Amino acid sequence: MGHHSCCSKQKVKRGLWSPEEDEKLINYISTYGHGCWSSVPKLAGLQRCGKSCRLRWINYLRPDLKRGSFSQQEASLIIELHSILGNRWAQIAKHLPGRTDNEVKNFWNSSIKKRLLLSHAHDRHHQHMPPPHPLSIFPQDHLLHVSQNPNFYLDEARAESLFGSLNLQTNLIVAAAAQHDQVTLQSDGSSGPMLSNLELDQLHSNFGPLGAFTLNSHQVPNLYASFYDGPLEPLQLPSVVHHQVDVFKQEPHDRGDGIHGSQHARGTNIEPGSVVVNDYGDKSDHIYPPTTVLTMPKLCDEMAVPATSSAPQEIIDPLLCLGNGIIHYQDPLNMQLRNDYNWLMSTMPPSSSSSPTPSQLPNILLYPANPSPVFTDLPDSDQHQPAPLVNLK
DNA sequence: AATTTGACCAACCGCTGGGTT
DNA sequence: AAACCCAGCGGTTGGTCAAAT
Repeated sequence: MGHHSCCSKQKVKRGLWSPEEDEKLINYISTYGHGCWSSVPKLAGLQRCGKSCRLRWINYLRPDLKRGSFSQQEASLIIELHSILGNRWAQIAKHLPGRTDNEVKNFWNSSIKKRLLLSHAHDRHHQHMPPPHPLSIFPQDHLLHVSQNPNFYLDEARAESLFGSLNLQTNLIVAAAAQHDQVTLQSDGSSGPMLSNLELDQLHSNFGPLGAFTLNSHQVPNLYASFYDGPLEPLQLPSVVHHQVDVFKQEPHDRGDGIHGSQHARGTNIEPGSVVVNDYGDKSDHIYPPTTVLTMPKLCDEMAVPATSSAPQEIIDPLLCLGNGIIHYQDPLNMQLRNDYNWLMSTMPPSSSSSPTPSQLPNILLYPANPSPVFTDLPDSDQHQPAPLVNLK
């Protein structure tokens, strides 16, 4: 339990910071910047260790900090991000402008965690009810709201009002979530195609706990939940990155025109986050058509799209892909998505005919569509093919 | 009015990973 | 390659304050 090496040599003050100390630190950093933190206390005339100065600045004195309690929207975002990222507070805080990791962590431990425990305790008394989505404990939530009653019916009128057009309904992205995630899919026994338990398992195993996949509209009516009536305020979406790959080959596919496939696809084990789209323009060369993978970067990785002659390098934050949960594609790509979904499903073993019980179903996170779609076109010709992704992490 | 309890949160501690020597 | 330094991160602690008893 010793002090840091930077603090051991000299007498350093500990505990709460006085206003005078704050002022010294603010004056110094706003004039000179912090530079090397270990030299800050001496130069600023403070009897603190550099680490303490750094923490004080980052967590309290920084001018861009947002003070005050968390909004409902921030709380919702934290819950959503935590369900994906776990206790990676710094990663979570990056998505909350003006909030620090410490603040988010404290808020989680003091407020949200308790509500979640309460909701699970409630669930133990209602064995037949799936646990409520944590977002449901914030009734004013702007994001997807799943009520205590897990029944969620997305009818066409509702989809119309939420998504702007029925066409976009087809682009619901279901992100297979970790075991503890909250939304349960349930069969209502109605007719029509739906995702079976087995298919969902397949999705889950193929795309991993953090994967994403695009569903057709005809899969949707068997999902039950309810949406909050308020306005949706989605995050800004990044551009989608395209890759030409042949998913049936282990090796990157070379179309003979210098376009190489991505390592993100191998066989049918698409990497988590990949959205598969058939490219029917190249059927003749192969038994199976090569496939364009719109590569959604894996969570927790930063991905860079190298610069081209017409565009600068682009850094993509994968959380903005999945946290927002939806990507829109221009028609006729939607048709390709539908076709490809059918194709992918046809590669999977036949589903069980019996309806799974809710407890047998994998848990899935379902995100509403962005009402202000960001369209990203496929490259219209081969010459615009982007360079391979570079994983920064 | 005094004491206890619990919530909140600023600050600390140890660890890790990256960079430099 | 090893040692060292530093920044950053997540877990934990302890002080403060308000509500409850």
